[in-house]
Amino acid sequence: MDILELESFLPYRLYRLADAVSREFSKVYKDRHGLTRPEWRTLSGLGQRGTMTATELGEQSAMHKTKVSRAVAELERRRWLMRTADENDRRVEHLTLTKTGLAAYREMVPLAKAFERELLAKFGVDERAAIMSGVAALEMALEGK
Amino acid sequence: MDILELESFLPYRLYRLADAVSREFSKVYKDRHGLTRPEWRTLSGLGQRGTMTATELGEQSAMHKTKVSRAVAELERRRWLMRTADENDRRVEHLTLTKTGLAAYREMVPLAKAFERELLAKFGVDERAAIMSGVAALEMALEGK
DNA sequence: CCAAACTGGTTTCATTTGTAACCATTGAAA
DNA sequence: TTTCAATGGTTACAAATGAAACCAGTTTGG
Repeated sequence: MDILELESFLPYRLYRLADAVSREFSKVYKDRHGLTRPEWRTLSGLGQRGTMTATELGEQSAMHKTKVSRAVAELERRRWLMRTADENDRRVEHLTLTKTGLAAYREMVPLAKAFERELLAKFGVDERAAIMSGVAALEMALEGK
Repeated sequence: MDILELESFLPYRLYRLADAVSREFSKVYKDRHGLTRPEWRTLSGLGQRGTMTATELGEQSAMHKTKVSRAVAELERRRWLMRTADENDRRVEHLTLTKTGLAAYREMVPLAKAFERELLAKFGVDERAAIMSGVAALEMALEGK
């Protein structure tokens, strides 16, 4: 009889990995500032790019528009970001971090980098290379579809 | 000023990948039988191993006990699985697929395998090798901690 | 023996999520 | 123009999730 070994099934393995890593990393922004993942991504996106619209944010960080909308609303409530209307298109809002938001971002960046560094430190050169090219290959395959 | 490039950040990339793959694969069991992911994993686990307790299921498929509990309840409601009491420990229940459950499992296995095969077919030999060893390396690192 | 700690599993409640409907505005077509 | 489709963004509602409390039943240590 034909069976499927869940532990070897790629979709399951990927999900499990991502879940473990993400769960671990979420402690960084959850413990520190009580952020959700969408909020962290929004903060991170705006910190990185300076100004973005909600749609752009969604594209950059792979979030559904409702997630973006709610994350933006929450960060606005905290006064971590500001909306400014677009001159030409009144549907669009440009989002920017406030001083407070930027401060939080600046505080988070080193923590995020440290997390990634420590994660990667567990591997040897060739393992690390395999991880990087494997992930890159998967990304290529999934985008070009 | 120090910024973090979200698109290159490993936790984000992993999550994004897993999410995309998992979302795509979920169509297989959702469209076909209206299963949730925990339900699919439960079906898959029992199909693979024959009989398991809820706790074992949780360990095998990396699910929180509440997820297992709810998935089991739903599959039982559909009469896809049966519980039998343990002789020695009355807290424990042994779970087994019924004929109907097994039929559904047998139907799903080839679809799952096809999905994985088609996913991997997008890569060349060395890309595939990188993916496999990269994933394996990550798993090692995360379990041994 | 018996209380206390522990374990398998369920339930409750608050939070997060996804889908779809929605509002306002804009662009294109007639 | 007027109308109709498309777009940026929000909201409403239902379903999925996680944390913690919970209810057996079991083990352990005094």
